[in-house]
Amino acid sequence: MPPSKILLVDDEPDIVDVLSIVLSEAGFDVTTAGNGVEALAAARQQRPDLILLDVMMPEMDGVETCSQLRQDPLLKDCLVAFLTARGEDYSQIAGFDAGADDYILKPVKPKVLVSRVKALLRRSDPLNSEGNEAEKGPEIFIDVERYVVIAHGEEMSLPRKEFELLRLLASQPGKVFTREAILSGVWGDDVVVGDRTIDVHIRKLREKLGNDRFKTVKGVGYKFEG
Amino acid sequence: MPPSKILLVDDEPDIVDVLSIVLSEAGFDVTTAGNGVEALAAARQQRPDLILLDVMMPEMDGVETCSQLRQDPLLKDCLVAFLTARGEDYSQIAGFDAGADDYILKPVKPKVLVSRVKALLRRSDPLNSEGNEAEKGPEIFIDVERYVVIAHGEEMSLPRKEFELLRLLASQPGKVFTREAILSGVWGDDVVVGDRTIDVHIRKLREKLGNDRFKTVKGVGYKFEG
DNA sequence: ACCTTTTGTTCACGATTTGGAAACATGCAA
DNA sequence: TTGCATGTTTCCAAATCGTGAACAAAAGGT
Repeated sequence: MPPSKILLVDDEPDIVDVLSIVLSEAGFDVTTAGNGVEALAAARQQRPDLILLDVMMPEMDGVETCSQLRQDPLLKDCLVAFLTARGEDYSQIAGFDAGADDYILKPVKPKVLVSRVKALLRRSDPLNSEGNEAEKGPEIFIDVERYVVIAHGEEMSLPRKEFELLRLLASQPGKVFTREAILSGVWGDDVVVGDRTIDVHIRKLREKLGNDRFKTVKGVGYKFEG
Repeated sequence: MPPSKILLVDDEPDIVDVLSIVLSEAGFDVTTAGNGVEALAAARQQRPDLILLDVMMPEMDGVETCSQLRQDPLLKDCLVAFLTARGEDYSQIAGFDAGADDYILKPVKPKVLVSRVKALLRRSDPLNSEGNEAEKGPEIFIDVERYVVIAHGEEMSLPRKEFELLRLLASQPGKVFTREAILSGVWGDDVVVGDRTIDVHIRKLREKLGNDRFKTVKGVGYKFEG
C-alpha cells in the first residue's frame, strides 16, 4: 500500500515545518499549504487521504475551507481534521457542523498527532470497516440489526431515541457532535424540542453505559469516547 | 475439501467487484455474471455451491432466474441467496416462493456477508446433517416445502399469513424487522392494512410457538429469537 | 348452491413504555 | 460573585403495544 497522503494547512511556517517533519518521519506523504485558497488548489490536484486544517487562518479560515472541500464531489470523501489552538473560539466550528472528522488541539505532541492521524485513516479504511455488528471499540458493541447494545458483557436493549443517539455519537468515536447536529441526526430537522432534551437522553445513556464514555464539550456538544 | 464455489450475479459492476474481492479473500472460489442469462449459463457449466443473486436486474430478474435454476435438475440442489436492496419491493419474493435459501440485504458489510455465506454452506453441508428442511435453529423447524412448522416435537400447520410472517422473521433470527418491512414482505407493497394487524398475527404466533420467541422492539418492530 | 369452518382484518380500550418540559441543582469561568 | 451552560429529578403527555371480541372474507365440504 502506498503511503497515505496528507495535506497540512497552516499559516504559521514554524508549525508547518515541525508537523510536516513529524508526519514524514512517520511514513506519510506530506504536502503543505499556507492558507485556505492554496489548500483547495492543492487538494484538488493531489487528492490527499487526509487534510489537517488549521482553524485560524488569514484569507479563508479552516471552517470555510472545509465547507468548500465538502462541496467538491471529488474531495467530499476525504478526511478533514481541524487543528485548533487550545482556548480558541470554538463557536464558529460549533455554529454549523462543517463536517470535520476530528479535532486536534495545538500544541500537539508528535506522538499524539501521529497516532490520531493513524487512527483516523484506519477508521475510514474501507477494507477493514467492520461488519455492522460491533461498530465499536472495546466493551461496547452496537448491533444495529438486532437493535441491542452489548456492554460490560451483557446485552441490553435501549429505547429508540437513546439507541439512535448512541448510534450517532458512536458512529464516529471521538468526534464532537454539536447539539444542532444531534438534533438534526436523531430528531430530524423539522422537529422542535426543548433545550434540555438532549441532556436528558445523554444522562440516560451515561447511566446505562458508564459516565465517562460520554464527554461534554462545553459550548459545542458531546462526543463518545471509544 | 476444495473451496466452495460461489457464483455472484449482479448488474452493477462496482458491487460485483467489491463482493467478489471480499469473498475471494475469504477463501471462496468466485465467478461472476452480470445478468440472469449469463448466470444460468455459468451455473450450468460450473455447478456452483451457492449462487448470490441480485433481485433487481435488467433482462431477467433474480426471481425469474431463480425459478429457472430450480427447474434444472442439475442445479436445483444448489443454494440460492437473494441480494435485495434495503427497502426494495419484497412482494415478488414473498408472493410466490421462488425457492431462495436466504435473503441478504444490501448494502452488506464484508464480515456479515462472509459469515452469512459460511452459515448457508454449513447448513446445507450433507455431512453436517439436515438438508433443506430444518431451516432453523433449535426447537423450531420451518419446512417451507410442506408448509409446516415443527415445534416442541410436534408438527403443526399454520395459516398462510402466519406462516409467511414466521418465515420472514425467522429467515434472520435476531434481526429486527420494522413494521414497514414486515408489511412489505408479507403483505406486499400495495396492500393497505390497519395498524393492529401485524400485532394480531404476532400474537397468534406467540400463542402457538411460545411467547418469548418473538420480541417486540418498541417503536421499531419485531424480531424472532432463534 | 348452501352451510360450516377457518382465516384474515378491524376496532375499541386498557396497559405500558417512551419522550419531553419544567423546575431546580450544580459546576465552571470570567 | 455572577452568569451561563449543563446535569438531574420529577411528572405528565403521547406514542405504542397487547388483547378480546366482532366482523368479513375465503376455503372447504356436502
